[in-house]
Amino acid sequence: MAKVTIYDIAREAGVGIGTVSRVLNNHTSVTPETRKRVKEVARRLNYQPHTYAQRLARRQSETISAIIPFFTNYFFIEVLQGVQDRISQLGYDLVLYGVNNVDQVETHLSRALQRGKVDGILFFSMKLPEKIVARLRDAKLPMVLVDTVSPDFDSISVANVEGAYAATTHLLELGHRSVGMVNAQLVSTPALERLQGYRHALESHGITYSEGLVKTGSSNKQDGFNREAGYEAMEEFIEMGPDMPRAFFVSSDIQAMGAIAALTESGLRVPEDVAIVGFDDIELARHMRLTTMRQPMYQMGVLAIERLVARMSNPEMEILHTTFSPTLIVRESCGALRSSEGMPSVKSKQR
Amino acid sequence: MAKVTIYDIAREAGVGIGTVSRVLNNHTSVTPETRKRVKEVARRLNYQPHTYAQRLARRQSETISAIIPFFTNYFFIEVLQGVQDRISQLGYDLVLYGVNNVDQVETHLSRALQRGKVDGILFFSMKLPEKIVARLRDAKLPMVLVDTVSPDFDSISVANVEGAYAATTHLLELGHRSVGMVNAQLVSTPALERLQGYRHALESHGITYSEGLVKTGSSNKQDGFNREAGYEAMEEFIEMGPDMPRAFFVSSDIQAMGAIAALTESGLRVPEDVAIVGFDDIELARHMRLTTMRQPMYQMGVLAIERLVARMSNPEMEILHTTFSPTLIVRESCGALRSSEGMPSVKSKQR
DNA sequence: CATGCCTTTGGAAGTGCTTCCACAAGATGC
DNA sequence: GCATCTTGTGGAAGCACTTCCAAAGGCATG
Repeated sequence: MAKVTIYDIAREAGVGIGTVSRVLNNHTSVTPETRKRVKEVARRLNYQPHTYAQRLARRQSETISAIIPFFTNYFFIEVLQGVQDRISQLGYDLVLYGVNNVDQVETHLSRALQRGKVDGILFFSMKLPEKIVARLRDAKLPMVLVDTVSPDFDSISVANVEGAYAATTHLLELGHRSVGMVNAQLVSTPALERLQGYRHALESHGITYSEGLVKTGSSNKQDGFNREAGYEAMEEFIEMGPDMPRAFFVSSDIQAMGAIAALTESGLRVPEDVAIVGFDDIELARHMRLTTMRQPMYQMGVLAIERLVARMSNPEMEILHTTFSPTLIVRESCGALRSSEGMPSVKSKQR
Repeated sequence: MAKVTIYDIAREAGVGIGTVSRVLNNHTSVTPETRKRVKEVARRLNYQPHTYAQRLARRQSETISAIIPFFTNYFFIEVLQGVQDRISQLGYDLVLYGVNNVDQVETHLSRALQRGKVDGILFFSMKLPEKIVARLRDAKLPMVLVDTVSPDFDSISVANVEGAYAATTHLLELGHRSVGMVNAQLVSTPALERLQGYRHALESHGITYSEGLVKTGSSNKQDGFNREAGYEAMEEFIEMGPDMPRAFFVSSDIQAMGAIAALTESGLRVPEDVAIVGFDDIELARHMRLTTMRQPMYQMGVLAIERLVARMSNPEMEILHTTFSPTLIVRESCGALRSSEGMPSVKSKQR
């Protein structure tokens, strides 16, 4: 049971260590008989290669690390599922670095950057610190960004502007003229982009954008993509009284949950009194019948790995930015699925 | 930028490689001056140790792997968060193996078992295959089980029997005499144990246990711990007509979501017409105002790592089984928080 | 039958570290 | 002043593999 090395196999099978290695790695030029004999001995001795000796000698690690913030966020989980599935098909190891605060980005990145430690990095959702960019570039470590973008690296992301545009347009087409937005903190790129999309949609429908109709809760964990922030923002809207918008685009489903709670507590019903469209399509959204913009999270994970592997095998490959378009999932929170209540645009939508 | 080894440092600093290694590892007996000089050179050359060379020479990997099923289940995510936080404090690497089907258990376990690959394993929620137990024991690889139990290994789990007992008792104390149970598949140990707890509670309150009042949906993904299964099971109950129980213990929150949906679609209101208590306290439960049994998931993760590290440093340590007691979180789905409607037991509970 | 080529093989060198052993030099004791 | 101990240090050996090079053997060709 102790440790069996290729030397033991070589001795036992009466061959050289080179031959053993060749057999074990399915290399060329070994006669079928020798191959068979070596394999048999290896099995009999219950040989296990020593991973780190291999990695040292081969000068590659067969591992990929993922640097992820906000671990418990459903979005990451779902993407990670895709990552994990694809990665284990390919036989790589996945090592996970969870980031809880900004300092950890550097700590973990440095750790991943240790010479030879990983073959590639998946970097999620955070802004890349400038000094890190430089280090990464000369470390020549393949890296792909997921849910964030930088000109220097491959990226997989979602068309936030477009998605927000579609969500807002949906609300406008249902006949609403006053559409508010519950947003997350603007330090987050997705939040910024979704705001842009919202604004574009308004303007291309001939409605003036008004800052007063965009609110952000003060709860700032997960950059404001949390339930409490949604709750707080909606409370502010409710304080506006009768002038408050009757339709809202909310920058994430989880915030929408909070917003709906605030609404309900004030006696306002969704969708009868207020229409809501979210963003993400987390599992919760299905249960709550929330209309939302779906991001193809699982596929993003799969693609991220494929892109990373491609880059690893060809470092000179041109940098590729892939953007997925979110799709509108119409459920009940926007009123589109209910009887039309004299809104012509609904009818035409239902065809 | 290329590779700097300890030989480069040794040459540059005019010392031997042994000394360099000693400095880098904070070993004893190096004069302060030498130490300082070596450190300086190392910094100047931007030295990075080669992880795998270290691991090979030290004969330990400083990595822990987690073997986890049903990745997208909220329970695991939350536990994993605890695991991840503690692990990165300790400076270990976390490598993740997601199991999607039974075969993968062996594949991944074998991979983790590769000689020297990991220092310890966290094994989640699944029954350990017998033949694996033997292999693990003579591989002498430290392993701790989370959310599952075996006499041969340390484990961290939740008192399912006790929890189910408390949940059911809560319902009984609210005055219900006929309490049904929506369960998951009995292949799952938690499901079995929760059934026991339910039964005990009934019997110690003088109520006869009846098989007809326990139903399991046919949807068997995640061993029946899924929304559809809860929906199906509740549909069956509803078919009973007026005889159906008006209170249910459901073996997981996610099933409770399905059950509530089935109820609502049949015009039955929760908690006015039917009382529900779940199990887990996933995030969704809070949003849905579901009364449930909370498992301390994050802490379980933290403890799992601590236990594992303890075992790694002392393999002879006695095997320890830690069981957390779930706590009852009373929200609105059981009717306990509403006006008492002439139920004396409620009053006494409210004190 | 000699020559050349291809296939198969053994094992040295290499991967970059840790650790152990031996030795030098200075400190201490008598 | 000599023996003994201590402290700091260099570098060989070891960790378990891959890979390269040279050599041996087999075969066909003219």
